[in-house]
Amino acid sequence: MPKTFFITTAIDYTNGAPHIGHAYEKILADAIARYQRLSGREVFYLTGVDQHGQKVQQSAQQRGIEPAEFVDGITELFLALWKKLDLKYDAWAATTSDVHKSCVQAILQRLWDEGKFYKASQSGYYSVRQEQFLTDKERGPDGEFGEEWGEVVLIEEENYYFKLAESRQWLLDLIDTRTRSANPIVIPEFRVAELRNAVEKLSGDLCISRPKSRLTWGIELPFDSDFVTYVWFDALVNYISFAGYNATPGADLTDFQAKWPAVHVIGKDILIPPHGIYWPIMLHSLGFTDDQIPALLVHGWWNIAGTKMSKSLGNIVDPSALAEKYGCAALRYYLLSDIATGRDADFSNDRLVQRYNTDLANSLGNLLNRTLNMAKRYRAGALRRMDSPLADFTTEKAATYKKQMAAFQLQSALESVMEIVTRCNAYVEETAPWKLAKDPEQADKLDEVLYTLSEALRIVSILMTPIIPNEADAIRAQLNWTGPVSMEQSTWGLLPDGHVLGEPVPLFPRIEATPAESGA
RNA sequence: GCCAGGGUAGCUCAGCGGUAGAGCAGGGGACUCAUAAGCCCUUGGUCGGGAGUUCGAUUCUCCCCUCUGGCACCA
Repeated sequence: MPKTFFITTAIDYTNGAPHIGHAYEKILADAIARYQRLSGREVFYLTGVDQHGQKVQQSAQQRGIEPAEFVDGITELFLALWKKLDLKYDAWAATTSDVHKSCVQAILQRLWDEGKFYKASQSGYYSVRQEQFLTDKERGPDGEFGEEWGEVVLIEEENYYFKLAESRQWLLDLIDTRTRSANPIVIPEFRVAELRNAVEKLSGDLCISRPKSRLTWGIELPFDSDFVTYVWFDALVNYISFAGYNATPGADLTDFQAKWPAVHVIGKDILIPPHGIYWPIMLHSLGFTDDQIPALLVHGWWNIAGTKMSKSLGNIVDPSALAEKYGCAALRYYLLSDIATGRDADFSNDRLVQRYNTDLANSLGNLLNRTLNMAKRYRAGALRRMDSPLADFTTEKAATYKKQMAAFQLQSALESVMEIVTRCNAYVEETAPWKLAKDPEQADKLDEVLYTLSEALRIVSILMTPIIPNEADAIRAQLNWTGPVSMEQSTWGLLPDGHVLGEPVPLFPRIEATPAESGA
């Protein structure tokens, strides 16, 4: 049995509403997951929310409500957005759920029993807002801690630490081995060097606890009820706790291992240190073998007019409003086609509208519409199965698409699809079916043209399925293709002789820009 | 300061030893099946600057400028 394709996203922190970056990551993972399903693989797509921690506790306090209540409210926002963006995930990782908590505790207990943790005391300046101890390098030019740290207090406290530094050499070797074996631990590959540098400089261990006097909204350490665990042994563990991992030594891991390892889709901001350093070492300590260390697909950011999106600049882009205004398909297509996986891109409303109008409305939507109209007008919608001059071209582009999708280069894959569409539109002009229709001698040629266009559209609809699933369905509905939908059906010539097409209904209506809104 | 990634047509980017390409935007044209969509033609670039290697460099090497990340240091 082929292994399940396991893909995750970062889990989002429930301290604020989702923005376009959250949406991009989930849509990217969704499209990859959908492609794998289309290719016949069993898929396990896991996404969710990170609900514990001090900031949540504080935000709840400020509103005078319980953290659980506060978290539920924000979680709803994410769930509603994912529904609106048509995400199809197989499991939902909410870190306050019992299955997660007990898994985290089992892991902590096991590592404690195996001597991977120790208790130590640290004293110094602590930023309440940032939940971290500050060192002199955090001081401003005036020697004081800046406002960005909020309230800074001098404290001394005991905490538990995870022995991280002793795995430094192991991780370096792993990075090198995996890079050489063409199974790099980080994609795109240029980020491997960045990670390697960071690992080389690794010194010191990882603090994994917070005393309950400061933080109660977390998972209690099973071996010391005065503490809760700090973010990493909570949030990162979601990747295995929701996949059926059992930390008990000797437990049956058959189901878990049918899925593992995952591909973790993450933003470039959380590669170093959490996903690139802490997570592999955590897994290593739990006895995961080297080839069970997951790969990291690191994506870039959507900037706004060349600058970072940030609350203080007030340039946050709300994906929910965009989907509302332009539709889910326009947003998904834009976010997946206008950025090279791993790199940054500039977000703009104008560009979104332009990509939608040019590619989806003018090229694809119009091709579908003109094809069905001609077939209806000249042949009452009925096709004859004919040989086609575009069969090889389409097959070739579909093969390129497959290669690019498998390599997570969605923008290149989409280019190949649009090349089929563009070729078809040119083919219509070359053959001029409206002229062929007037000449009974040309009946065969006309049938060839109509079959070619319909068949190409059927294949295009399959290739577009991971990107814009609903609209891909709509294309097939108009083509009246009720056969199975998978990559296997993307081979040329499956529309049978005598097939009758459906009614043409304009798909992807053009978005007309209103001058007042055409700004950014 | 160190490591990495960029700097190519108005915009977004591809190419990465044989004197430049795509899409979009701009200009012109022929057509009419179609969502005033589509098709054809076309205007745009001394490929960040300088030096070197080479018969030949956008493509390799070195230096510099500049942008983006990360790390470090000073204060």
